[in-house]
Amino acid sequence: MATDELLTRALESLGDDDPVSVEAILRLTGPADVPESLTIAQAADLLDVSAHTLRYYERAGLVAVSRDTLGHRVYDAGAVRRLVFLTRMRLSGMPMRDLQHYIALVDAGEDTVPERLDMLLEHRDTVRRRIRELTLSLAATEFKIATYGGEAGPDAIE
Amino acid sequence: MATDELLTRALESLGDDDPVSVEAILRLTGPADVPESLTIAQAADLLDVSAHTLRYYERAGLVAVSRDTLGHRVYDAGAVRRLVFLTRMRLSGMPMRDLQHYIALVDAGEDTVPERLDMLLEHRDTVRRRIRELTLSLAATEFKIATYGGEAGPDAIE
DNA sequence: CTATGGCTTCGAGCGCGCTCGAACGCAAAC
DNA sequence: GTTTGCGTTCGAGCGCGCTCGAAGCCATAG
Repeated sequence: MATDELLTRALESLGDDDPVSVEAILRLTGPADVPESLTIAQAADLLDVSAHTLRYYERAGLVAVSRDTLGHRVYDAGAVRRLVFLTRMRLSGMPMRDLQHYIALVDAGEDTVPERLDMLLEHRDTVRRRIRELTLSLAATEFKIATYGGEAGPDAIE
Repeated sequence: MATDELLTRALESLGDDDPVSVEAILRLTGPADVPESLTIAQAADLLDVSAHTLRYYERAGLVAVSRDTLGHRVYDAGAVRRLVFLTRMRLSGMPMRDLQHYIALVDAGEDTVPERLDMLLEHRDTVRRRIRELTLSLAATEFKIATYGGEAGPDAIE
């Protein structure tokens, strides 16, 4: 499988000077434990979002969550898996609108796989562009820091 | 000077498979031409923002722009240089609030250089974290694309 | 028996960064 | 002399993604 290869590439591109945490890898491949069921507080904690946000995602139609006898939300493995995906996509900048469309495709069945793939490919390119953009800005910032740290150029300081 | 070194590093980290455009390098080091004076439309065009946004930045106190006899804005070299900096920082995610603080420091004189440097260092770290975050998300997305493209895992598809 | 605490729903509100529209001024082109 | 076009000011509005508060339900602790 290409899993290891992809992971290795990801790790490499993160640089050697700041090794990736174990949690990051786990989050990348998904949570190792398949939780039987979580409360909203536990899910929020696991996913590093607020309970408010989880309810908001549910209202937005991104995930269905069942209830216990008290009417409290019960996050099963499926819900958690989907939320891991959703929060990851949100973190990488995919708009709610796109996520709603994507999830609608998922719910529509296997026929939509090609379109889903298209969305993922486009998102991949968007993220790549953003990384390049940030890398450029980073270099510019480091350049400015260098001018501040050393001798100041004629009018380079601002 | 470390300019070449920084640029080289930036270029390297962008990867070999998609060489950096000339414009990107020019934007990184600042526009090569020192424009004598620009209209708002020309400045907007150069900076790739709307005229509305330029007026908004001025209102926000980020840049002072003089006027001609007609009351029209005249962007001189200084204003353009500052706006290049501002738009770059905005693009890399620095909030307006921080930018306002930074510019206030600039306007307050050389005594504030250490604090400005602090802000830049913090911003650098923020951008680095964001790049790492995006790189991880990118790897996850590529992984998902791979599972879609090849054989689908048991319940990996979503 | 009454807190306390965690959950529920609902709708409103907020912070951010623009973005836009209205009403107007001036000048060069036709 | 009017139209076209580019600019001005001002304040309001918008899209996004949450974020919060109020009012209520239920269970366990003291």
